[in-house]
Amino acid sequence: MPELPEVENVLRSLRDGPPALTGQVIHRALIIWSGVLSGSNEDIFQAMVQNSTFSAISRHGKYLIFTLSSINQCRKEFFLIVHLRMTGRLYLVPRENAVVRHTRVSLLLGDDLALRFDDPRKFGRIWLVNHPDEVTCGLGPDALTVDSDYVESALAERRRQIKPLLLDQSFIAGIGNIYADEILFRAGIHPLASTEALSDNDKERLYDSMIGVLSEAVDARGANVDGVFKEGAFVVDVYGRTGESCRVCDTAITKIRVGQRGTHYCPTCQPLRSRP
DNA sequence: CACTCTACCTGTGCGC
DNA sequence: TGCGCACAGGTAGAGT
Repeated sequence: MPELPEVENVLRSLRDGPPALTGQVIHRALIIWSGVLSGSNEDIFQAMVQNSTFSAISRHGKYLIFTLSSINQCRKEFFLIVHLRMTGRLYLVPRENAVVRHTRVSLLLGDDLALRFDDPRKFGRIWLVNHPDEVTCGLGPDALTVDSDYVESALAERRRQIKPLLLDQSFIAGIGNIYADEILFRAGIHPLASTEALSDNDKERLYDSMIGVLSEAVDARGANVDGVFKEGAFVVDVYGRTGESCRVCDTAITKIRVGQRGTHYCPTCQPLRSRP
């Protein structure tokens, strides 16, 4: 499931190639399932993207933001935004490669390439907007670049259980269920801990853990979960390790539900304290 | 404001 | 072997 580190790696591979997406012209859009388009219909989408050029790629949380420059309309800039949700994939292929079972959109590019969007579960979405804010205005700062002052003051403003708060994209953007569990484990904080019960030291460790876990996962090109082993991938300590022993203290990893989400933690390393 | 629940989807993996 | 079912999770939106 793509969270910030996986999305960042999609960005890097599309931006840097080979082959690189930047500079490619869209000749035509093949919309195989139009439900993927959010806020624009097939015809408008087709007309807008046709003959535009990918000029830049950025990211905010789990949203990929592609800057497109129109050739026919005086180089007007607009934005193609993609959210992969749980099962979306975005990748470049030789244009002649046949679409696969779950391909929802294929953008036919110059240089005999195609940008494919595959998504078995149809949760992913694509927007076409004049300004990224139209999609991303509700997001908090990006989790990889947020500063500790923001986290500290934002924590002080809210009274909530820490795990649902980490998943709240309006607080910080980019953390999903897997990395929320990993971040809390490394910080030694129980997922049900209330923000009010966090000491200054807890908050510091939480911030360091968030930056540490996410940047390591970015460098490792994503996490190793669902039994799929990828060489050099980020190794999880708690997510999906229910009943296995903690790498630090040997206690069995416990699974509970927090806000309807499967939540994994070590009862010894992450004790629940009511006061700082 | 905090929270809970539901809907959106489909592949997987379990128990029977 | 096959069937039914719970489960996985990011987000929006409605309800408590």
